[in-house]
Amino acid sequence: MVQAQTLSRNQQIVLDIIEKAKGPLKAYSILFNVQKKGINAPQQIYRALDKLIEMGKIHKIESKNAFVACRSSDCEISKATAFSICESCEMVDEISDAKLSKYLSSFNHRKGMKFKRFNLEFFGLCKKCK
Amino acid sequence: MVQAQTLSRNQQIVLDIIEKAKGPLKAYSILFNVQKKGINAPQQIYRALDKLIEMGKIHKIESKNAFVACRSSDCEISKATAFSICESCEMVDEISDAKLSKYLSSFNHRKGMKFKRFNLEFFGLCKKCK
DNA sequence: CTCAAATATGTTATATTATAACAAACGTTA
DNA sequence: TAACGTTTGTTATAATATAACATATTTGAG
Ligand SMILES: [Zn+2]
Ligand SMILES: [Zn+2]
Ligand SMILES: [Zn+2]
Ligand SMILES: [Zn+2]
Repeated sequence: MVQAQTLSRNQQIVLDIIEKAKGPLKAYSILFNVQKKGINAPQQIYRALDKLIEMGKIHKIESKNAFVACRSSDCEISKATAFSICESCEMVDEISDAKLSKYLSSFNHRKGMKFKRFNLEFFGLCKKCK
Repeated sequence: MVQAQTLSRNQQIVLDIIEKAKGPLKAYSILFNVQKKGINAPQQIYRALDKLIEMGKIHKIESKNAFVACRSSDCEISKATAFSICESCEMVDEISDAKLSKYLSSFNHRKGMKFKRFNLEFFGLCKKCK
């Protein structure tokens, strides 16, 4: 089990960087940013990322292999995530839309599969890049 | 531009393997499978994969870094894709549901972004693994 | 047909992303 | 304290993907 409250030292360092970032961060760019803080190896980053994802503090943008802080309260422990991604400036915005989430959560594939989780990524041009 | 009809030799070889496969294939497993046919380098695989994706013949399952043949006619040139993915046996099934597709295609984020494309991945246990 | 452009191929090298494996330290709590 | 789970540190390596350059093949305009 993962306790909701306390983050370990490395987890806190990694989360801080991701939360401060304006856009999605890649694992190795996080690594380069924390070498001054005594974190030297990819494992240390990936372990922190894994735990933070489990806790729902961050999400992985699968199409970019990058990580963003969770800005929503709806996506409890990352069971239902949706993002809009600008194909020009790389901006990522977490979509927190109750209707969308409800619609997808109750969607059932006719082949009899019961879903536990979904991830949705929209692509386009953001307001600025349009 | 990509012409719809003819596939090049390497593209055809790669597509054949993906179409014959029961599940998603990874780039390097495709590579190992075609070395007898004179394809030796990852570049050759990735180039074929890129073109096949552009043509809508295959899709990339982002959460698995793997590729499946398109079984649908709805997802024209991969603008609107959805998959169900079994977390136990790795099975991937393309979801072709007109209502879902329409719902998501017309979904507009209130922050003013106009979407060109989406990809949706559902996770759970398939009928067999349930 | 002919030549130029576009597309596809082959090849070597390298970049990027992620995990394995092992040892030590730390924090509970029984 | 002893035992357990979790976190850390570290070295090595696996897996995924692209860069760069040379050549070949196909296509289509003139
Ligand atoms: Zn979230
Ligand atoms: Zn943008
Ligand atoms: Zn398809
Ligand atoms: Zn299954």
